[in-house]
Amino acid sequence: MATRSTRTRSSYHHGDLRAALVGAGAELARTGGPEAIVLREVTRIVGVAPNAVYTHFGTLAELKSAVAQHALRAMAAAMLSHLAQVDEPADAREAAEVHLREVGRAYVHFALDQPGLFRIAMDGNPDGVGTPGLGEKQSDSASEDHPKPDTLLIAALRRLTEAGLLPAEETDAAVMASWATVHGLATILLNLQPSRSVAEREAAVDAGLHYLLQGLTSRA
Amino acid sequence: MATRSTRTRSSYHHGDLRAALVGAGAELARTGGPEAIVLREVTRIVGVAPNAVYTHFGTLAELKSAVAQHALRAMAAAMLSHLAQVDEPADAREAAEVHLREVGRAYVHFALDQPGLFRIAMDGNPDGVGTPGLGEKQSDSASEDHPKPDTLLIAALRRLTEAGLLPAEETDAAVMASWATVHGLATILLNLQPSRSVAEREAAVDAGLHYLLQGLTSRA
DNA sequence: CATCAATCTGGACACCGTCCAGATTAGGGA
DNA sequence: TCCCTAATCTGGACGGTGTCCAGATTGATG
Repeated sequence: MATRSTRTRSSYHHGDLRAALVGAGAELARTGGPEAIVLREVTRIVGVAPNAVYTHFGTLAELKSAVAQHALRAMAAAMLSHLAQVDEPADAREAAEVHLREVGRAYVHFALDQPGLFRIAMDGNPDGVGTPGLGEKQSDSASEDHPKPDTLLIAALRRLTEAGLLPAEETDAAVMASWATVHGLATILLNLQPSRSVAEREAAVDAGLHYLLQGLTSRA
Repeated sequence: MATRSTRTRSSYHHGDLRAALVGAGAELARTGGPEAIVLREVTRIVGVAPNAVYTHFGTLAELKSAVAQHALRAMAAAMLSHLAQVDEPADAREAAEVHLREVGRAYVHFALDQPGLFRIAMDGNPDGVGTPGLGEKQSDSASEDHPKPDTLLIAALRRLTEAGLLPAEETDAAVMASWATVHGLATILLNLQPSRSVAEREAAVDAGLHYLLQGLTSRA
């Protein structure tokens, strides 16, 4: 049997080297961040010569980009896992608010729980995160089974709109504002204020999400 | 006369090498970002041997950290310059709102106008940006003449409080929420959505700041 | 004026990503 | 069934990186 992905080495040919390289890169990034993805280390883990990378990727940056996609899917999965454990109130309006709040909280929590994966996921790979608010021209095939974080955010805001808490024409603006809040919280707590305690971090997240929802749902 | 900082080389000793290295590093970062700060290139610009760096900095990362401080001051200066060109309305409440809005806009605009400097300024140097809302234990001496961006943000929120638009006990939370909004906007527009047009970028900034102020000033 | 400590130079090392030529092997047409 | 083409992987090399160590130079102090 021996699935080709798990077997370390069958013979001269690896079998599924591309996926193995991405997996090894993800594992390195998990513990050491993007700069831990080093060509010779990745290939050493997989048990292959350094230059074998270049048969599947044009450059190391392309491998990193593939790892970034992998990390984005992992992030969305973690967020879905968090959302599954939230029981929403009966009221549709309150439920929509809670949903958005928990999507945002899950976004920040992933960044703090898996800083290495979050960094590689957000590491300047162009269009790594979709272009929300735009045409959404079928962002790849597996957008259904393997969503990206921005998909969850957009869905949460759509739900807020359906609950009558947000004008439909404001959706794009609301997406940007929400994304900015959670991404700002994540990057600040991760990169600029790493010495904050867990309680302080949670307070900051609560504050950011509180004002966001207040701003989104209060009519001028 | 020949000030010691400008003279390229007097003799064996440079005179003010440390400052010259920081300046060269800042110039490299301005055009190429943090990764453009390369030891041999910095020293080549200054006209000195590569290892001369190690008499003033323990490692290249320390030089980068010094450049980051430099960039933070430059950012605050640019923000002040922007604020000077804003004429505020007579009404104190409206003026406070406009002030915060323009502080936020200046924050994002600097990131978009000087991406290299913004990146080095925010490049994970611990405590690069102060710890707002905390004891503020004399954040260095020159906090008066050479403020950092967070100082301007805190001042803007204090002004909002003095105008009666924000409860005093919410200041810390408001700082975090405001900072998250503008920092999130900046990093998203810079790193994750670089292909947006100028108009789209401005719309995103307006949206983020609009909901932020709405959230801050609307009483629950 | 001599001496010391600070400053800067020169050479070396290990590691990095990438290129080029060659070995190995899987898969499909005769 | 055999071969041969194309894909895959290996080995060695090159230029560039940050950092260490020993030695040259010099401003300042006694």
